[in-house]
Amino acid sequence: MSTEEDRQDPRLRLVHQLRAATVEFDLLAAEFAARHGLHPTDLRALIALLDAARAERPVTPGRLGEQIRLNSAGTTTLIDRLERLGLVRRERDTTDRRRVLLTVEPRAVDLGWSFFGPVIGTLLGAMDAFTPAERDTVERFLAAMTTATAAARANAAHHP
Amino acid sequence: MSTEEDRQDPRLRLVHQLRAATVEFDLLAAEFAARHGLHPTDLRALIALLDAARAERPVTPGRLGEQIRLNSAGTTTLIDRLERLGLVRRERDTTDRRRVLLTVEPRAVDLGWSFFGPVIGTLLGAMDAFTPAERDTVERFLAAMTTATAAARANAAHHP
DNA sequence: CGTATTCTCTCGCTCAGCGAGATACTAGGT
DNA sequence: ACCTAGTATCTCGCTGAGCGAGAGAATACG
Repeated sequence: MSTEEDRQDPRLRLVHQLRAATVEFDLLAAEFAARHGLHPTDLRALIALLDAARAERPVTPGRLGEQIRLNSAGTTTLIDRLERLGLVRRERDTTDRRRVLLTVEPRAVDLGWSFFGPVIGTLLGAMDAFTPAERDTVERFLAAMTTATAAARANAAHHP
Repeated sequence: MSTEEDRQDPRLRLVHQLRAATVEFDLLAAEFAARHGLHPTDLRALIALLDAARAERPVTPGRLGEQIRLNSAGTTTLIDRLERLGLVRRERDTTDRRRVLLTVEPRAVDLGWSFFGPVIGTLLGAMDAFTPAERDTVERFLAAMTTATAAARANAAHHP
């Protein structure tokens, strides 16, 4: 997987390493999704829903679809699917009755933990080889890369 | 996006940060794919093909499908699609004539650079805020996380 | 040589996601 | 109070990605 350019600029090796990590995560997610009869989209939706639930942020179909880049029609089908699997429940908002509020069922939380739990454990274990100072460096680095990527994305979005 | 647990164990913040970076990369990739009329799968295939081309590793439909977890039927359709877009070319292997070898067209390389080029530039710029020693730490860290994830995945695969 | 194996492709099917539009409710002006 | 514009969700019809099963072509191995 190494190339000539990697030897020219060590920073490129780092970009490459970053991408490798991303690919590995995606493969793991796909593995999990396939095993539980979920589609990649379902998993992305679940992650978004679990994040929102932990932050006690209410989620509507509209917001969800927006976040995972799905048409309103597609979002409806997605929620139908998750509801049929007993992972999520629809509830009419009482104050604005056009809205539907999505609440994740305990089963979804369990499912999430059964996936992330062991992986997180493994990751935490691997982190012990690094000092707190080093981990801090990595954290700052990742934050920088995330914002840089977000910037590049926003830039690309404005440049058709 | 921060939670109670994050405050309990700083290492969890790091896991979270790692995931955030992954999500951001995926969104960028999706953005690019949508703009060029490619499906997420097509992009993953292109990345695999470009990697293989850079490493001067020949790729057959079988290997490609295996790598991106696609059925042989799906792989055929995928290659048809990429070939129709002029991004890839099929060639019978002369030594083993059951095989088809896939070669990426220059256009695909250009397309890849038009995507990764600017992003990489942005990332490299953001990296300048870190010392070579720090970048080395990050690189080791990412490598550790990648292998840890791969291990977790292999573990999950054996544990139905 | 014949038989098993390997690689790719074809066929028929299911279902995720899209565009367009229907439906239901709210907000704001008059 | 009413009419209108705006917003949130869902329905319908359709396209096409990906799957399972199996056919066809070439190789390997006894």
